[in-house]
Amino acid sequence: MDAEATRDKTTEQRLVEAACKLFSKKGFHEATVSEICEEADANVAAVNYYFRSKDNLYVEAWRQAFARGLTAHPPDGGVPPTAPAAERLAGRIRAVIGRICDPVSYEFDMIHHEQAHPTGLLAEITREAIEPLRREMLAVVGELLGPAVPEKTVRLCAVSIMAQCFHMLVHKRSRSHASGARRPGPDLEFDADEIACHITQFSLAAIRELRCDAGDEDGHAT
Amino acid sequence: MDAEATRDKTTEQRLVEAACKLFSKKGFHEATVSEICEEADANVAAVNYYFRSKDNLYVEAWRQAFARGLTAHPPDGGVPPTAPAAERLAGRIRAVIGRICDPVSYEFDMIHHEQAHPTGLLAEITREAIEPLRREMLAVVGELLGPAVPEKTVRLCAVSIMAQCFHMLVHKRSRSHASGARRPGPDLEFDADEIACHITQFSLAAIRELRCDAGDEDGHAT
DNA sequence: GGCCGATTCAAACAGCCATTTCGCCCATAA
DNA sequence: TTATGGGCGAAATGGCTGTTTGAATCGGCC
Repeated sequence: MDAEATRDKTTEQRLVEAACKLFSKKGFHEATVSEICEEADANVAAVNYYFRSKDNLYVEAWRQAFARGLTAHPPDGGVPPTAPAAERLAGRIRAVIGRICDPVSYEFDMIHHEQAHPTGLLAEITREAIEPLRREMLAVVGELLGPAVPEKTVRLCAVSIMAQCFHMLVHKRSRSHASGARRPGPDLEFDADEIACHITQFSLAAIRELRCDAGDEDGHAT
Repeated sequence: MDAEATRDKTTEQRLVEAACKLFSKKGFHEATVSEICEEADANVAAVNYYFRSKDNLYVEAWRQAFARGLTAHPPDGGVPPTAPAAERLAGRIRAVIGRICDPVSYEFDMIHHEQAHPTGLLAEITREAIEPLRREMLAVVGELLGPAVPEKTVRLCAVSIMAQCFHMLVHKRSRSHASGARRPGPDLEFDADEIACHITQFSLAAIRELRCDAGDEDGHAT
Protein backbone atom coordinates (compact mmCIF):
# COMPACT_ATOMS: atom_id res chain seq x y z
CA MET A 1 0.00 0.00 0.00
CA ASP A 2 2.99 2.25 0.35
CA ALA A 3 4.45 1.24 -2.99
CA GLU A 4 3.00 4.25 -4.72
CA ALA A 5 3.49 6.52 -1.74
CA THR A 6 7.21 5.85 -1.58
CA ARG A 7 7.63 6.51 -5.26
CA ASP A 8 8.55 10.14 -5.51
CA LYS A 9 6.76 11.99 -2.72
CA THR A 10 8.77 13.74 -0.07
CA THR A 11 8.83 12.47 3.47
CA GLU A 12 6.92 15.51 4.66
CA GLN A 13 4.12 14.83 2.20
CA ARG A 14 4.02 11.14 3.03
CA LEU A 15 3.69 12.06 6.68
CA VAL A 16 0.73 14.33 6.00
CA GLU A 17 -1.02 11.66 3.95
CA ALA A 18 -0.43 8.97 6.54
CA ALA A 19 -1.62 11.40 9.19
CA CYS A 20 -4.83 12.04 7.25
CA LYS A 21 -5.49 8.36 6.93
CA LEU A 22 -4.86 7.49 10.57
CA PHE A 23 -6.27 10.62 12.18
CA SER A 24 -9.48 10.18 10.21
CA LYS A 25 -9.70 6.54 11.21
CA LYS A 26 -8.73 6.73 14.88
CA GLY A 27 -8.92 10.36 15.90
CA PHE A 28 -6.17 12.51 17.32
CA HIS A 29 -5.27 10.77 20.56
CA GLU A 30 -5.59 7.18 19.39
CA ALA A 31 -3.56 7.60 16.25
CA THR A 32 0.00 7.38 17.50
CA VAL A 33 3.03 9.05 16.02
CA SER A 34 4.65 5.64 15.65
CA GLU A 35 1.78 4.37 13.52
CA ILE A 36 1.82 7.43 11.33
CA CYS A 37 5.55 7.22 10.77
CA GLU A 38 5.36 3.51 10.04
CA GLU A 39 2.57 4.11 7.52
CA ALA A 40 4.67 6.85 5.92
CA ASP A 41 7.87 4.77 5.92
CA ALA A 42 9.57 7.36 8.08
CA ASN A 43 11.35 7.44 11.41
CA VAL A 44 9.57 8.30 14.64
CA ALA A 45 11.48 11.54 14.91
CA ALA A 46 10.33 12.71 11.50
CA VAL A 47 7.10 14.20 12.83
CA ASN A 48 8.91 16.40 15.30
CA TYR A 49 11.50 17.23 12.67
CA TYR A 50 9.18 18.51 9.93
CA PHE A 51 6.32 19.70 12.11
CA ARG A 52 7.29 20.68 15.60
CA SER A 53 4.72 18.50 17.28
CA LYS A 54 1.91 16.04 16.74
CA ASP A 55 -0.52 18.92 17.17
CA ASN A 56 0.86 20.82 14.23
CA LEU A 57 0.80 17.73 12.05
CA TYR A 58 -2.83 17.29 12.98
CA VAL A 59 -3.76 20.80 11.93
CA GLU A 60 -1.73 20.58 8.73
CA ALA A 61 -3.30 17.23 7.85
CA TRP A 62 -6.79 18.62 8.23
CA ARG A 63 -5.93 21.72 6.26
CA GLN A 64 -4.68 19.72 3.30
CA ALA A 65 -7.48 17.15 3.49
CA PHE A 66 -10.09 19.90 3.53
CA ALA A 67 -8.53 21.75 0.61
CA ARG A 68 -8.25 18.60 -1.46
CA GLY A 69 -11.82 17.56 -0.69
CA LEU A 70 -13.09 20.98 -1.65
CA THR A 71 -11.53 20.77 -5.10
CA ALA A 72 -12.54 17.13 -5.65
CA HIS A 73 -16.14 17.87 -4.67
CA PRO A 74 -17.06 21.51 -5.42
CA PRO A 75 -19.57 22.58 -2.75
CA ASP A 76 -22.21 23.63 -5.27
CA GLY A 77 -22.23 20.15 -6.80
CA GLY A 78 -21.60 21.60 -10.24
CA VAL A 79 -24.99 23.32 -10.29
CA PRO A 80 -24.75 26.89 -11.61
CA PRO A 81 -26.01 29.75 -9.39
CA THR A 82 -28.62 30.50 -12.01
CA ALA A 83 -30.36 27.16 -11.55
CA PRO A 84 -33.54 26.94 -9.46
CA ALA A 85 -33.00 26.84 -5.72
CA ALA A 86 -34.22 23.25 -5.49
CA GLU A 87 -31.54 22.06 -7.88
CA ARG A 88 -28.90 24.09 -6.10
CA LEU A 89 -29.87 22.46 -2.81
CA ALA A 90 -29.71 19.06 -4.49
CA GLY A 91 -26.23 19.89 -5.75
CA ARG A 92 -24.98 20.96 -2.34
CA ILE A 93 -26.36 17.86 -0.70
CA ARG A 94 -24.79 15.70 -3.39
CA ALA A 95 -21.46 17.44 -2.85
CA VAL A 96 -21.48 16.93 0.90
CA ILE A 97 -22.54 13.30 0.67
CA GLY A 98 -19.93 12.76 -2.02
CA ARG A 99 -17.20 14.13 0.20
CA ILE A 100 -18.36 12.09 3.15
CA CYS A 101 -18.67 8.82 1.25
CA ASP A 102 -15.45 9.29 -0.69
CA PRO A 103 -13.04 6.79 0.89
CA VAL A 104 -10.06 9.08 0.30
CA SER A 105 -11.84 12.11 1.71
CA TYR A 106 -10.59 12.40 5.24
CA GLU A 107 -11.66 15.85 6.39
CA PHE A 108 -15.18 14.94 7.46
CA ASP A 109 -14.05 11.90 9.38
CA MET A 110 -11.63 14.09 11.27
CA ILE A 111 -14.41 16.56 12.01
CA HIS A 112 -16.55 13.66 13.15
CA HIS A 113 -13.96 12.71 15.74
CA GLU A 114 -13.58 16.35 16.66
CA GLN A 115 -17.34 16.67 17.20
CA ALA A 116 -17.50 13.76 19.59
CA HIS A 117 -14.22 14.52 21.29
CA PRO A 118 -12.97 18.06 20.66
CA THR A 119 -9.25 18.59 20.97
CA GLY A 120 -9.69 22.30 20.34
CA LEU A 121 -6.91 22.25 17.79
CA LEU A 122 -9.30 22.47 14.85
CA ALA A 123 -11.94 24.66 16.47
CA GLU A 124 -10.90 27.92 14.90
CA ILE A 125 -9.80 26.63 11.53
CA THR A 126 -12.89 24.52 10.88
CA ARG A 127 -15.24 27.32 11.82
CA GLU A 128 -13.52 29.65 9.38
CA ALA A 129 -13.52 27.01 6.63
CA ILE A 130 -17.11 25.92 7.08
CA GLU A 131 -18.69 29.30 7.76
CA PRO A 132 -19.01 30.31 4.08
CA LEU A 133 -20.50 26.93 3.22
CA ARG A 134 -22.97 27.32 6.07
CA ARG A 135 -23.99 30.76 4.87
CA GLU A 136 -24.55 29.53 1.34
CA MET A 137 -26.65 26.66 2.61
CA LEU A 138 -28.71 29.08 4.70
CA ALA A 139 -29.22 31.27 1.65
CA VAL A 140 -30.51 28.41 -0.47
CA VAL A 141 -32.82 27.12 2.24
CA GLY A 142 -34.04 30.64 2.95
CA GLU A 143 -34.81 31.14 -0.71
CA LEU A 144 -36.75 27.88 -0.83
CA LEU A 145 -38.74 28.70 2.30
CA GLY A 146 -39.57 32.19 1.14
CA PRO A 147 -39.42 35.54 2.95
CA ALA A 148 -42.46 34.85 5.15
CA VAL A 149 -40.67 32.17 7.17
CA PRO A 150 -38.76 33.39 10.24
CA GLU A 151 -34.98 33.14 10.23
CA LYS A 152 -34.92 30.67 13.10
CA THR A 153 -36.94 28.22 11.03
CA VAL A 154 -34.47 28.62 8.20
CA ARG A 155 -31.61 27.75 10.53
CA LEU A 156 -33.47 24.77 11.95
CA CYS A 157 -34.20 23.41 8.48
CA ALA A 158 -30.58 23.86 7.42
CA VAL A 159 -29.49 22.00 10.53
CA SER A 160 -31.95 19.21 9.75
CA ILE A 161 -30.45 18.85 6.29
CA MET A 162 -26.85 18.88 7.47
CA ALA A 163 -27.71 16.46 10.26
CA GLN A 164 -28.91 13.92 7.74
CA CYS A 165 -25.69 14.32 5.76
CA PHE A 166 -23.45 14.06 8.80
CA HIS A 167 -25.21 10.91 9.89
CA MET A 168 -23.62 9.13 6.93
CA LEU A 169 -20.35 9.40 8.84
CA VAL A 170 -21.74 7.04 11.43
CA HIS A 171 -22.89 4.57 8.81
CA LYS A 172 -19.55 4.79 7.04
CA ARG A 173 -17.64 4.10 10.23
CA SER A 174 -19.82 1.27 11.46
CA ARG A 175 -19.52 -0.30 8.03
CA SER A 176 -15.75 -0.12 7.89
CA HIS A 177 -15.53 -1.25 11.51
CA ALA A 178 -17.57 -4.37 10.91
CA SER A 179 -16.07 -5.17 7.51
CA GLY A 180 -14.82 -8.71 7.33
CA ALA A 181 -16.79 -9.75 10.38
CA ARG A 182 -19.72 -10.64 8.16
CA ARG A 183 -21.20 -9.92 4.79
CA PRO A 184 -22.74 -6.45 4.63
CA GLY A 185 -26.17 -8.02 4.51
CA PRO A 186 -29.11 -7.05 2.36
CA ASP A 187 -30.29 -4.24 4.62
CA LEU A 188 -27.47 -1.74 4.32
CA GLU A 189 -26.52 -1.59 0.68
CA PHE A 190 -26.63 2.19 0.39
CA ASP A 191 -24.52 4.12 -2.05
CA ALA A 192 -23.74 7.80 -2.13
CA ASP A 193 -26.10 8.74 -4.95
CA GLU A 194 -29.00 6.92 -3.38
CA ILE A 195 -28.42 8.62 -0.04
CA ALA A 196 -28.04 12.07 -1.54
CA CYS A 197 -31.18 11.52 -3.57
CA HIS A 198 -33.19 10.51 -0.53
CA ILE A 199 -31.98 13.39 1.64
CA THR A 200 -32.79 15.81 -1.15
CA GLN A 201 -36.28 14.42 -1.67
CA PHE A 202 -36.97 14.23 2.06
CA SER A 203 -35.77 17.76 2.75
CA LEU A 204 -37.39 19.37 -0.27
CA ALA A 205 -40.67 17.73 0.64
CA ALA A 206 -40.42 19.05 4.18
CA ILE A 207 -39.50 22.54 3.01
CA ARG A 208 -42.37 22.64 0.54
CA GLU A 209 -44.81 21.96 3.33
CA LEU A 210 -43.22 24.24 5.89
CA ARG A 211 -43.35 27.00 3.33
CA CYS A 212 -47.14 26.92 3.45
CA ASP A 213 -47.32 26.40 7.19
CA ALA A 214 -45.51 29.64 7.96
CA GLY A 215 -47.03 31.03 11.13
CA ASP A 216 -49.07 27.90 11.68
CA GLU A 217 -47.43 25.48 14.04
CA ASP A 218 -50.04 23.18 15.50
CA GLY A 219 -48.96 20.27 13.36
CA HIS A 220 -47.68 18.43 16.38
CA ALA A 221 -49.27 16.89 19.44
CA THR A 222 -49.04 18.93 22.64
CA MET B 1 -20.21 18.10 44.08
CA ASP B 2 -19.45 14.93 45.96
CA ALA B 3 -21.27 16.04 49.09
CA GLU B 4 -24.44 14.28 48.06
CA ALA B 5 -22.63 11.40 46.45
CA THR B 6 -20.71 10.56 49.61
CA ARG B 7 -23.83 10.66 51.73
CA ASP B 8 -25.05 7.11 51.79
CA LYS B 9 -24.22 5.55 48.45
CA THR B 10 -21.82 2.66 48.30
CA THR B 11 -18.41 3.02 46.74
CA GLU B 12 -19.40 0.75 43.90
CA GLN B 13 -22.36 2.96 43.05
CA ARG B 14 -20.33 6.15 43.30
CA LEU B 15 -17.84 4.64 40.89
CA VAL B 16 -20.52 3.86 38.34
CA GLU B 17 -21.95 7.37 38.56
CA ALA B 18 -18.56 9.00 38.25
CA ALA B 19 -17.82 6.70 35.35
CA CYS B 20 -21.04 7.73 33.61
CA LYS B 21 -20.19 11.38 34.03
CA LEU B 22 -16.62 11.13 32.80
CA PHE B 23 -17.08 8.50 30.11
CA SER B 24 -19.92 10.52 28.62
CA LYS B 25 -17.83 13.66 28.69
CA LYS B 26 -14.48 12.33 27.49
CA GLY B 27 -15.09 8.90 26.02
CA PHE B 28 -13.54 5.63 27.06
CA HIS B 29 -9.86 6.16 26.44
CA GLU B 30 -9.59 9.76 27.58
CA ALA B 31 -11.43 9.29 30.81
CA THR B 32 -8.78 7.89 33.12
CA VAL B 33 -9.31 5.57 36.04
CA SER B 34 -7.64 8.12 38.29
CA GLU B 35 -10.13 10.81 37.34
CA ILE B 36 -13.07 8.51 37.87
CA CYS B 37 -11.84 7.42 41.28
CA GLU B 38 -11.13 10.98 42.32
CA GLU B 39 -14.62 12.03 41.24
CA ALA B 40 -16.05 9.11 43.23
CA ASP B 41 -13.90 9.76 46.30
CA ALA B 42 -12.37 6.33 46.00
CA ASN B 43 -8.92 4.87 45.70
CA VAL B 44 -7.37 4.07 42.33
CA ALA B 45 -7.53 0.38 43.03
CA ALA B 46 -11.28 0.49 43.66
CA VAL B 47 -12.13 0.10 39.98
CA ASN B 48 -10.18 -3.12 39.68
CA TYR B 49 -11.53 -4.29 43.00
CA TYR B 50 -15.26 -3.95 42.28
CA PHE B 51 -15.13 -4.39 38.53
CA ARG B 52 -12.23 -6.41 37.28
CA SER B 53 -11.13 -3.85 34.74
CA LYS B 54 -11.85 -0.46 33.24
CA ASP B 55 -13.63 -2.23 30.40
CA ASN B 56 -16.17 -3.83 32.71
CA LEU B 57 -16.80 -0.54 34.48
CA TYR B 58 -17.46 1.02 31.09
CA VAL B 59 -20.04 -1.58 30.14
CA GLU B 60 -21.71 -1.45 33.54
CA ALA B 61 -21.85 2.34 33.45
CA TRP B 62 -23.57 2.33 30.07
CA ARG B 63 -25.96 -0.38 31.16
CA GLN B 64 -27.11 1.59 34.19
CA ALA B 65 -27.20 4.91 32.33
CA PHE B 66 -29.32 3.41 29.58
CA ALA B 67 -31.73 1.78 32.01
CA ARG B 68 -32.13 4.95 34.02
CA GLY B 69 -32.66 7.06 30.90
CA LEU B 70 -35.27 4.65 29.64
CA THR B 71 -37.36 4.99 32.78
CA ALA B 72 -36.89 8.76 33.01
CA HIS B 73 -37.92 9.23 29.38
CA PRO B 74 -40.27 6.43 28.23
CA PRO B 75 -39.58 5.84 24.53
CA ASP B 76 -43.18 6.41 23.46
CA GLY B 77 -43.14 9.88 24.99
CA GLY B 78 -46.27 9.06 27.01
CA VAL B 79 -48.38 8.77 23.88
CA PRO B 80 -50.68 5.72 24.01
CA PRO B 81 -50.45 3.14 21.19
CA THR B 82 -54.04 3.98 20.27
CA ALA B 83 -53.16 7.55 19.31
CA PRO B 84 -52.74 8.49 15.63
CA ALA B 85 -49.39 7.62 14.12
CA ALA B 86 -48.40 11.28 13.76
CA GLU B 87 -48.78 11.85 17.49
CA ARG B 88 -46.92 8.66 18.28
CA LEU B 89 -44.04 9.80 16.10
CA ALA B 90 -44.07 13.17 17.86
CA GLY B 91 -43.93 11.38 21.21
CA ARG B 92 -40.99 9.23 20.19
CA ILE B 93 -39.06 12.21 18.87
CA ARG B 94 -39.80 14.15 22.04
CA ALA B 95 -38.56 11.21 24.13
CA VAL B 96 -35.29 10.87 22.23
CA ILE B 97 -34.60 14.59 22.26
CA GLY B 98 -35.48 14.71 25.93
CA ARG B 99 -32.98 11.97 26.72
CA ILE B 100 -30.30 13.62 24.64
CA CYS B 101 -30.77 17.08 26.10
CA ASP B 102 -31.15 15.88 29.68
CA PRO B 103 -27.86 16.90 31.33
CA VAL B 104 -27.91 13.86 33.63
CA SER B 105 -28.64 11.47 30.79
CA TYR B 106 -25.31 9.99 29.86
CA GLU B 107 -26.13 7.02 27.64
CA PHE B 108 -26.43 8.94 24.38
CA ASP B 109 -23.22 10.84 24.93
CA MET B 110 -21.45 7.55 25.45
CA ILE B 111 -22.97 6.21 22.25
CA HIS B 112 -21.88 9.37 20.51
CA HIS B 113 -18.28 8.66 21.45
CA GLU B 114 -18.72 5.03 20.40
CA GLN B 115 -20.03 6.09 17.01
CA ALA B 116 -17.02 8.26 16.27
CA HIS B 117 -14.53 5.97 17.92
CA PRO B 118 -15.82 2.45 18.54
CA THR B 119 -14.16 0.49 21.31
CA GLY B 120 -16.27 -2.56 20.48
CA LEU B 121 -17.14 -2.98 24.14
CA LEU B 122 -20.66 -1.66 23.70
CA ALA B 123 -21.28 -3.00 20.20
CA GLU B 124 -23.34 -6.01 21.19
CA ILE B 125 -25.15 -4.50 24.14
CA THR B 126 -26.23 -1.32 22.39
CA ARG B 127 -27.51 -3.18 19.38
CA GLU B 128 -29.65 -5.39 21.59
CA ALA B 129 -30.91 -2.42 23.58
CA ILE B 130 -31.68 -0.19 20.63
CA GLU B 131 -33.05 -2.81 18.26
CA PRO B 132 -36.59 -2.81 19.72
CA LEU B 133 -36.68 0.98 19.67
CA ARG B 134 -35.55 0.93 16.06
CA ARG B 135 -38.25 -1.55 15.12
CA GLU B 136 -40.94 0.53 16.77
CA MET B 137 -39.75 3.64 14.98
CA LEU B 138 -39.82 1.77 11.67
CA ALA B 139 -43.36 0.62 12.40
CA VAL B 140 -44.60 4.15 13.07
CA VAL B 141 -42.89 5.60 10.01
CA GLY B 142 -44.12 2.73 7.88
CA GLU B 143 -47.65 3.33 9.07
CA LEU B 144 -47.38 7.02 8.23
CA LEU B 145 -45.98 6.35 4.77
CA GLY B 146 -48.58 3.75 3.95
CA PRO B 147 -48.26 0.29 2.43
CA ALA B 148 -47.52 1.55 -1.10
CA VAL B 149 -44.09 2.89 -0.12
CA PRO B 150 -41.19 0.40 -0.41
CA GLU B 151 -39.48 -0.76 2.75
CA LYS B 152 -36.18 0.84 1.81
CA THR B 153 -37.85 4.26 1.75
CA VAL B 154 -39.25 3.58 5.20
CA ARG B 155 -35.78 2.80 6.49
CA LEU B 156 -34.31 5.88 4.87
CA CYS B 157 -36.96 8.13 6.37
CA ALA B 158 -36.44 6.61 9.81
CA VAL B 159 -32.73 7.22 9.47
CA SER B 160 -33.39 10.82 8.45
CA ILE B 161 -35.45 11.34 11.59
CA MET B 162 -32.96 9.72 13.93
CA ALA B 163 -30.12 11.62 12.26
CA GLN B 164 -31.76 14.90 13.15
CA CYS B 165 -32.16 13.77 16.75
CA PHE B 166 -28.59 12.52 17.04
CA HIS B 167 -27.28 15.79 15.70
CA MET B 168 -28.35 17.43 18.93
CA LEU B 169 -25.49 15.55 20.56
CA VAL B 170 -23.08 17.66 18.54
CA HIS B 171 -24.81 20.86 19.53
CA LYS B 172 -24.90 19.80 23.16
CA ARG B 173 -21.20 19.02 23.20
CA SER B 174 -20.07 22.13 21.37
CA ARG B 175 -22.20 24.15 23.77
CA SER B 176 -20.73 22.62 26.90
CA HIS B 177 -17.27 22.77 25.41
CA ALA B 178 -17.48 26.50 24.75
CA SER B 179 -19.35 27.36 27.93
CA GLY B 180 -17.65 30.12 29.86
CA ALA B 181 -15.62 31.12 26.84
CA ARG B 182 -18.39 33.49 25.86
CA ARG B 183 -22.08 34.05 26.27
CA PRO B 184 -24.12 31.51 24.30
CA GLY B 185 -25.10 34.25 21.90
CA PRO B 186 -28.48 34.97 20.39
CA ASP B 187 -28.23 32.40 17.61
CA LEU B 188 -28.11 29.16 19.56
CA GLU B 189 -30.73 29.42 22.26
CA PHE B 190 -32.50 26.17 21.45
CA ASP B 191 -34.32 24.19 24.06
CA ALA B 192 -35.41 20.58 23.94
CA ASP B 193 -39.09 21.23 23.28
CA GLU B 194 -38.37 23.61 20.45
CA ILE B 195 -35.98 21.17 18.81
CA ALA B 196 -38.34 18.24 19.16
CA CYS B 197 -41.17 20.33 17.76
CA HIS B 198 -39.15 21.33 14.72
CA ILE B 199 -37.92 17.82 13.95
CA THR B 200 -41.46 16.55 14.24
CA GLN B 201 -42.87 19.20 11.93
CA PHE B 202 -40.03 18.83 9.44
CA SER B 203 -40.24 15.04 9.32
CA LEU B 204 -44.03 14.83 9.24
CA ALA B 205 -44.09 17.33 6.40
CA ALA B 206 -41.56 15.29 4.46
CA ILE B 207 -43.41 12.05 5.09
CA ARG B 208 -46.72 13.54 4.01
CA GLU B 209 -45.23 14.48 0.66
CA LEU B 210 -43.28 11.28 0.16
CA ARG B 211 -46.47 9.36 0.80
CA CYS B 212 -47.91 10.76 -2.42
CA ASP B 213 -44.69 10.52 -4.37
CA ALA B 214 -44.41 6.77 -3.95
CA GLY B 215 -42.95 5.29 -7.12
CA ASP B 216 -42.12 8.73 -8.47
CA GLU B 217 -38.54 9.71 -7.81
CA ASP B 218 -37.55 12.41 -10.30
CA GLY B 219 -37.81 15.14 -7.73
CA HIS B 220 -34.10 15.75 -7.89
CA ALA B 221 -31.82 17.19 -10.53
CA THR B 222 -29.72 14.65 -12.43
C1' DG C 1 -10.76 -8.63 73.85
C1' DG C 2 -9.47 -11.37 69.68
C1' DC C 3 -10.26 -13.05 65.35
C1' DC C 4 -11.77 -12.53 60.39
C1' DG C 5 -13.34 -11.27 56.03
C1' DA C 6 -14.31 -7.30 53.43
C1' DT C 7 -12.74 -2.90 52.14
C1' DT C 8 -9.38 0.80 51.50
C1' DC C 9 -4.93 2.65 50.77
C1' DA C 10 -0.11 4.09 49.21
C1' DA C 11 3.20 2.47 46.50
C1' DA C 12 5.11 0.02 42.85
C1' DC C 13 4.82 -2.17 38.34
C1' DA C 14 4.98 -2.72 33.36
C1' DG C 15 3.67 -0.69 29.09
C1' DC C 16 2.82 2.88 25.89
C1' DC C 17 3.13 7.55 24.56
C1' DA C 18 5.32 12.05 22.42
C1' DT C 19 9.46 14.07 22.32
C1' DT C 20 14.54 14.63 22.39
C1' DT C 21 19.21 13.47 21.75
C1' DC C 22 23.15 12.68 19.28
C1' DG C 23 25.59 10.60 15.85
C1' DC C 24 25.39 8.55 11.02
C1' DC C 25 24.66 8.93 6.10
C1' DC C 26 25.34 11.21 1.82
C1' DA C 27 24.86 14.59 -1.85
C1' DT C 28 26.94 18.82 -2.86
C1' DA C 29 30.60 22.36 -3.18
C1' DA C 30 35.20 23.83 -2.66
C1' DT D 1 40.06 14.71 -1.92
C1' DT D 2 37.87 17.08 2.30
C1' DA D 3 34.30 20.03 4.56
C1' DT D 4 29.52 21.07 5.02
C1' DG D 5 24.88 20.72 6.19
C1' DG D 6 20.31 18.83 5.66
C1' DG D 7 17.92 14.63 6.14
C1' DC D 8 17.58 10.56 8.77
C1' DG D 9 17.61 6.86 12.44
C1' DA D 10 18.28 3.99 16.89
C1' DA D 11 17.97 4.59 21.43
C1' DA D 12 16.93 7.06 25.53
C1' DT D 13 13.90 10.24 28.34
C1' DG D 14 10.15 11.61 31.14
C1' DG D 15 5.40 11.34 31.80
C1' DC D 16 1.04 9.17 31.91
C1' DT D 17 -1.67 4.98 31.73
C1' DG D 18 -4.23 0.62 33.75
C1' DT D 19 -3.29 -2.77 36.86
C1' DT D 20 -1.30 -5.27 40.85
C1' DT D 21 0.49 -5.84 45.38
C1' DG D 22 0.69 -6.24 50.23
C1' DA D 23 -0.16 -3.98 54.27
C1' DA D 24 -3.45 -1.01 56.99
C1' DT D 25 -8.10 -0.30 58.49
C1' DC D 26 -12.77 -1.15 59.46
C1' DG D 27 -17.10 -3.48 61.20
C1' DG D 28 -19.25 -7.45 62.89
C1' DC D 29 -19.27 -11.86 65.50
C1' DC D 30 -17.43 -15.76 68.59
